[in-house]
Amino acid sequence: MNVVPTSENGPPPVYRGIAEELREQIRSGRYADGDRLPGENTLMERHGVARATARQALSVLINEGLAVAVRGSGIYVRLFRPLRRHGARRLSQDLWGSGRAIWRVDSEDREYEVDSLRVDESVPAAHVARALGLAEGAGVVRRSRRYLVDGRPVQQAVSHLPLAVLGDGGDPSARRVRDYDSGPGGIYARLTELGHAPAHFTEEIRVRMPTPEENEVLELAPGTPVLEVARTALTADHRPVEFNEITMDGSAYVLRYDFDA
Amino acid sequence: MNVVPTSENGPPPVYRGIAEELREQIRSGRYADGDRLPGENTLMERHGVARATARQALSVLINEGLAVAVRGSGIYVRLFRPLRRHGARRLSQDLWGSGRAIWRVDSEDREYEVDSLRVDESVPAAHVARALGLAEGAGVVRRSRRYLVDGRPVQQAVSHLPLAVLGDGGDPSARRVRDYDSGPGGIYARLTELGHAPAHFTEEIRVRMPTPEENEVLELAPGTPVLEVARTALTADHRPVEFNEITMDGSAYVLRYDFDA
DNA sequence: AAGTGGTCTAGACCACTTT
DNA sequence: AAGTGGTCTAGACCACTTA
Repeated sequence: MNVVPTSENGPPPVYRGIAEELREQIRSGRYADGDRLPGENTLMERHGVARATARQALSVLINEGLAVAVRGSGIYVRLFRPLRRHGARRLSQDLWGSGRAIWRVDSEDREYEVDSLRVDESVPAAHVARALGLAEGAGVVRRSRRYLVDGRPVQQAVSHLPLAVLGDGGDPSARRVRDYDSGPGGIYARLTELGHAPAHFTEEIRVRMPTPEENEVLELAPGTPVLEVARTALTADHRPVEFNEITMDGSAYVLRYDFDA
Repeated sequence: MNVVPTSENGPPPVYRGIAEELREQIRSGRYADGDRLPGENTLMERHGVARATARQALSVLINEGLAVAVRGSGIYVRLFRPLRRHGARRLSQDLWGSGRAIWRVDSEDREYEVDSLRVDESVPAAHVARALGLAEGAGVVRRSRRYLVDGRPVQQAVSHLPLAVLGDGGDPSARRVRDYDSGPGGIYARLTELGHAPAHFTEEIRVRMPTPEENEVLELAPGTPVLEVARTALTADHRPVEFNEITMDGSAYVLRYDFDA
């Protein structure tokens, strides 16, 4: 078995040529963000091909995330215009600010809405238990939510807090962790009150195509990958106190990290 | 124009059902990494559908990166087994090591081969000039290379160094920057010798589907997104001295950042 | 030689949007 | 009503892999 695709030799297939032509016109600015591209019928007569071939060409662009199909209307250009998420912002905005930004962003510090908040207790999956250093069968409080910007879902986050860290519920701060409103300063403020102030963070980032469930929750356009950020918060003496699994619309974000040599 | 896909109501199309069934069998372990999936002919008779429908079902999995097609042979499962790249590793391995790792990785500290090294001078694109704070028309030395692990290309990196930082070529360290072999300790050691030691870094990460060029260079399987890391190195007094654009096979990497509150 | 995936044609019916 | 994309059928020829 040879998983590496066989090397190309012959002439490129027709549908690739059509896709390449359209891609080039998008890149050159001939079609701008939101513009309507030539549809199936137009491509059929312009290139003298069958319907399926025109569709195949358009599907290439759609799977690349360069275009979206709107049923009954047409195919539209969709360019990249993300939010910026800062991890490890250790220096002032003045020094690291907009001058060094690589990709244009819609705006900094956008307003988030929160959605679909759920709080429950459970025995977490193996990788969560591993991240939190939990004993077999130990439980967590799980806080799940969806974030939206301008009504558009951009990420879903599931935070896990060990029951062992929260104690037996006697403390009011520990009780608020189970409330829908976690109080001023959020979960990290409650952890601090409980003597488990987060001091270190580690984030692992991977990328992949979404599952059908993520496609529904994040309302992703076809051809949009997701960013998966797994974030662990640790105390000053390196006890893990929170594990947060964040799934982001890959077309909605630029992640930024600033750090020292 | 409504770019948001219309909400689904009717029964799911046949090809989605077939794809879902296969996806479920992959997730459940019925098919493992590298296993051969039922092919077009098998799906046609098993589900009583036409060739194009069976193909469409398989193309879903392929575009999700869950499977790869091998011409003349079959469709094979392809699971995620990445390398780990550390940015901002500020604490010792002992404290942050394997115990907190979220995703399994092939191995830490793998051997890299370097490939396709090119060195030249140019006036860079606008976004590079912006990142480096260059004046209009100012030049850079550009060092481009491809990295491979086990003979498989995993990333391509293009490093930009302002000519203004390197000086007029009188210094031997500045000359080595233009050599194919940049010398012991690499470019950053040369920058340090020139009085421009990198002290701060900023990295911006985005994800997207690859261009056809990237597909060739990185030999990506269909359905594989790329990670784009834009890294700027700054001196202690925050002068940018290097800008590195890295394009990674999204199925090959987990990025990791450790930082403090 | 048989089986596999890659490409392409020529039709069809449907749901939806636009005019 | 006309046009659009979404789905599906029923064929065909090709290049490639496997046996």
